[in-house]
Amino acid sequence: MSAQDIFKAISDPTRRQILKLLHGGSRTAGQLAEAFEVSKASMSHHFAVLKAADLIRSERRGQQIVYTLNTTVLQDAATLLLDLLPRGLARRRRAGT
Amino acid sequence: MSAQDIFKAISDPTRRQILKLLHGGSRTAGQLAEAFEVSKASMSHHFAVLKAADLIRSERRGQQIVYTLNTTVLQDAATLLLDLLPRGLARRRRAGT
DNA sequence: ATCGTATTTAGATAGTTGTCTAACTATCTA
DNA sequence: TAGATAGTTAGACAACTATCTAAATACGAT
Repeated sequence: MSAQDIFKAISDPTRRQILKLLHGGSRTAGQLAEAFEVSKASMSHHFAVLKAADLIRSERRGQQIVYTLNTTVLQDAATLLLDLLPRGLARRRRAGT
Repeated sequence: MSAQDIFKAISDPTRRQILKLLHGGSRTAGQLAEAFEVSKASMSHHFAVLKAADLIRSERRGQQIVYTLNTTVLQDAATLLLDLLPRGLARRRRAGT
């Protein structure tokens, strides 16, 4: 769940698409897999990467596994990105670095 | 300069560090290279990737090449990221799904 | 217990990426 | 023009990643 995990996770277009689908609401692994032209195994791999970055959460519901977007971490990622540029421009002074 | 170019560019820790250094002000290729434990050739490769994503701009100044952060694109990237989550949360209604 | 459905894990493979050294290009100075 | 300095480009290589098929696991129903 490091910054690196997050940036790696969102560097793949399929995974970004998954996140986009999930922002329309939670979906089962199967539902998500249907939306893509790749095998279920490959999708499962992508889920694992997204989970490692904590961008999604999973919950078993009977035979299915429901994936839910973790909006908090996604917002954190955006913050990390904005952190790469002078946020306050002239207003903020950074102590370290 | 696609979204993919941008996300690929920031997926590497060295390149993120370069961006961070550049937010302290423009630097020459040599100055940037000094700050890292990799060869100048490797650094040059990273500059090329960042340039392809339009995250940095280059300008030759005599024998040196000065790199400058393109804050606009970095902000765009953050926006793209936030685009992956429901911005209005409860306020927005989506037609499909 | 066995079967069927849903999903993940294992193992293999092709393509991508980060790194290196060596060679090349560009600019300045003498 | 020759030499020195600053960077990039070319080619090779190891490590990583996305993908696949096949096998394994988890759950529910019969």
